[in-house]
Amino acid sequence: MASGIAITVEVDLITALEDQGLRRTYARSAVATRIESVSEAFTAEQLCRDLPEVGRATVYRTIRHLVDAGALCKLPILDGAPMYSIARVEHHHHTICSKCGAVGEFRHSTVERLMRSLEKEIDGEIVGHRMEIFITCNQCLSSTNGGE
Amino acid sequence: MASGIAITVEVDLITALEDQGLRRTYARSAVATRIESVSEAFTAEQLCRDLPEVGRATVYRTIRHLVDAGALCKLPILDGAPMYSIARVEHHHHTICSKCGAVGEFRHSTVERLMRSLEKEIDGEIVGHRMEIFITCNQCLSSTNGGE
DNA sequence: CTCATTATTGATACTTGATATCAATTAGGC
DNA sequence: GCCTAATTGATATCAAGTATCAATAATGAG
Repeated sequence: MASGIAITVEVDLITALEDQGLRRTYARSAVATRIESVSEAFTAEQLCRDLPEVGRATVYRTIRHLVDAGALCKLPILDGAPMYSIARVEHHHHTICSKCGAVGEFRHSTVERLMRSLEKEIDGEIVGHRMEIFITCNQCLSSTNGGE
Repeated sequence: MASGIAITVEVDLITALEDQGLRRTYARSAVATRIESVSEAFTAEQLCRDLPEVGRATVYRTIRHLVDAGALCKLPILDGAPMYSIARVEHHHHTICSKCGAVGEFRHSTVERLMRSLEKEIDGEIVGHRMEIFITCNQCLSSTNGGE
């Protein structure tokens, strides 16, 4: 879509669910509120542990609804359960700290330009892409000065 | 397919295992031969089904060894088991057909340049990256002319 | 070649992440 | 308040993958 402008989107998760035609219930509100209050990316199991008053099935279902609504991003983690993070920006990519697992978002116009130039090389039609940058975040960098 | 210099690497999987100090056994040869003969990307379970004479544990272990040796790439698939494909090129990325699941490899100098330019924007040190392009491959494009 | 040592195998049990089932409960309109 | 459909959650189940460990195979020494 746009190249330089980062379009911020819906952040209210309960509204995102209602926009899907889903009812506002205690369980869904609890899940949405919890996700909004933890600023970090999280796994489904973490959320279940944090919300023992909500059933596992409901936690998983609500997460799925939020992903379907585009309000959450599902990030593949090669050796473990996928992580979820709130989608704050229309189209973006993620940074993942290899040490602490912190997830960040970024957006870069070159990525879109790259797609266009790849179109010639690839024997098919590009329908999407995914990109993750693995980093050591500043926090981990500074705490590993003498240690480890 | 690739642009710039594509450095081809070790393709002999049994040798890759021996280079890791592992013994050449019937089971490992069977796994290696099978992987080399199916040109497509595959899942661990597929391989188990294709090789009923080799135990599941051994299939999984051998795959892990090959990934450790850098001879196989492990690709995250968001809603399913990871897929594996032979690493034919030093550093590359993958195309995945959303319809048929076919996996291809490509290499593009812009990707490396992109990483360097991202280094300024990202609050941390880049240690790696991953990128997958989702496509509809030519085969699927041509077979979906009238259909669906 | 034979033995001893060590790596390897694979049946089985288990773990983990996630989904299906379905009776009981809840939300929202009338 | 009542009705109906949506929702919940305990439970069972599934699927991918790993741990266990006795039996087996590969290698080196003699």
